[in-house]
Amino acid sequence: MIPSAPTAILRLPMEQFEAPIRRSLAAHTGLPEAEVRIEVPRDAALGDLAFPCFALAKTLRKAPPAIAAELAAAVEGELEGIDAAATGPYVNFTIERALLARSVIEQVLEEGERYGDGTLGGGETVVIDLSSPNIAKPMSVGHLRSTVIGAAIQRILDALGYRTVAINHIGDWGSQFGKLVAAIDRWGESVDLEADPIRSLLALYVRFHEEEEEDPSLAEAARTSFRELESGVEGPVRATWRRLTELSLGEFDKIYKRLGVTFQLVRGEAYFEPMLEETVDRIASVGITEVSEGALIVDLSEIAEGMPPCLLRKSDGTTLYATRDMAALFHRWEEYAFHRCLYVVGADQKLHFRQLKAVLQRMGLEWEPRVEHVWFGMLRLPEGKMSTRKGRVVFLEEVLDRARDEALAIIEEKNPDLAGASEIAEQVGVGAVVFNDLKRERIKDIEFEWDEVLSFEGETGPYVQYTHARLASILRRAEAAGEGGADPDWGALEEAAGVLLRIGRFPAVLRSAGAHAEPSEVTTWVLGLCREVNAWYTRHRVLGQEPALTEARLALVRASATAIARGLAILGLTAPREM
RNA sequence: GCGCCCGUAGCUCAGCUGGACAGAGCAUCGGAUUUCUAAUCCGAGGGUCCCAGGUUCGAGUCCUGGCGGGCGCACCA
Repeated sequence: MIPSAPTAILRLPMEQFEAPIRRSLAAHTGLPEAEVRIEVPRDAALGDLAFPCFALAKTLRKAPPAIAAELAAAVEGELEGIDAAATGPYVNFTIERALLARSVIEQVLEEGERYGDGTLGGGETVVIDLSSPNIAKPMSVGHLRSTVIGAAIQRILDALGYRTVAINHIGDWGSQFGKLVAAIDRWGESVDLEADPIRSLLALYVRFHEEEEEDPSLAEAARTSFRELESGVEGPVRATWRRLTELSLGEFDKIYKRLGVTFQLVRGEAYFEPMLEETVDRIASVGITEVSEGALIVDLSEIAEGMPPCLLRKSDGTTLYATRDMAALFHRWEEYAFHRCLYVVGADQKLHFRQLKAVLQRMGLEWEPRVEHVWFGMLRLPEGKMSTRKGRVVFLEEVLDRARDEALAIIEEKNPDLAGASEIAEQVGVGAVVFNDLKRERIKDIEFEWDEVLSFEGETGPYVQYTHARLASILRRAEAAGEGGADPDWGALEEAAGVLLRIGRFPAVLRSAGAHAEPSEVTTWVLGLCREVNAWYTRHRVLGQEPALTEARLALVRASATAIARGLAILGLTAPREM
């Protein structure tokens, strides 16, 4: 959807230049404005914006370079502050430097921390299902992905004017809780649940699976416990389950706090337990269920050839994961009537979500397309796939701690007098971990490597934060020295075009990232901006120049810092003023 | 076996709805600090864009078929 009011379009800095170019080209080519495709030249020296003439060659029956030359000549006089020149088959446009500087910087400084925000969403509700850890299991680096990607998508959509609802759908139900209760009954004394709940529970879980094979009574005890749990009776099993849940949620909250992630709703699968009957009835009432091999299923082979059926009820009558997810989804629809419902869940569950959607289709529900599985690549350890049962996991808490310690060590070496070093080390360390996870396209698989996570140089979160800190330092010193306040000489920012063009593209980047639910577009953008900023920084001195020059450069620094901070905030990182 | 996803420099990745000589970071080598934070910057080397066909004026980008890797495939979640 495109904002209808022209003023909304003009609020995007690059649109301000692209719009007249598009209009002018449309008039001279006969193309509808929407089809005039403006792109960015490969080589910045060629220009700021470009229009390829290949597509016109056929209709005009002329060679692209000839068309480009004619168009450039025709358009040249019509564009105020924009130079048009033909280079081969392209018309390249170069924005007058002073105009570019003034318009981009003024807009950023005016909008401040709302820079790039839009009204595209029009207040429509987007429900985002993210994180969704399992009770009694450690938050591993695997859960980090869903949490961090989901939270970034939420911030992107918030900025675009959607009303977002982040839901943490806690895995607090299922037969594994029978196992845990049985394990606690048997060996609970051997661990200190209160002191270190997650590690203790993991130890019990692993031990259960180790001893289960030789001791069949264990499996039986687990089944008995789960049956009691499911019965809803307020007995000792339920009490243990409640305790597990509380202990785990307490641990998870520590992590969420460090990551700066909040949820509008935290709700366990157990919440939907009383609704499972009506959920099954609701699907059955459409007449699409059948009994197969004793189980109640929805056949999905007509939706897609070879798609396995969705199981609503096992042959023993109990429900499954899919049943609970259907219940939760119906509930969400009734509660929010969402515009989109995004499930930020790993690639290993693609079939599951295709099946959920297929059931909705078979039910004839028109809102089925609003449900999207925003999947991401799997995280593997060098020694293989992570496995909770085998105890082969990397604890997220440990990753964050090590990153923080590493950041602190670097601060002590490079900036020993820094005030609040431990807080900043936390911000930088956590930032490194989060940024690393958002760096690549979300569908790519990742192999977890300590070296990479603990790297603070090059394309990393700390690099971006450091760029921001250096800019903040200039602003701090300028204020202390009483510099600035003169009339800026915008024409003096000629060599900052790369920085300005990057900053100017942010609103468009945000929109694209929102449409694709792809935080890495923001990451890539902010890294590119920092590269430009750092290159400019080493070649130009801000303070102590002619007042008009210093003022122009200060404005550029201010706008750059604002834009970088904005990008970091979207990704869930802080923008330290010192580090 | 079937389905989905991925395959770009030694490694990790960008490459915008197909468009101008394929770009970064890491690693290697060589440089830059009397001046705003060197967690930085500049330079060098390094690529049959997995392979083979096809569509197109034009393919890393689209289609088909291979090869390699990941994930999944009814009573776990």
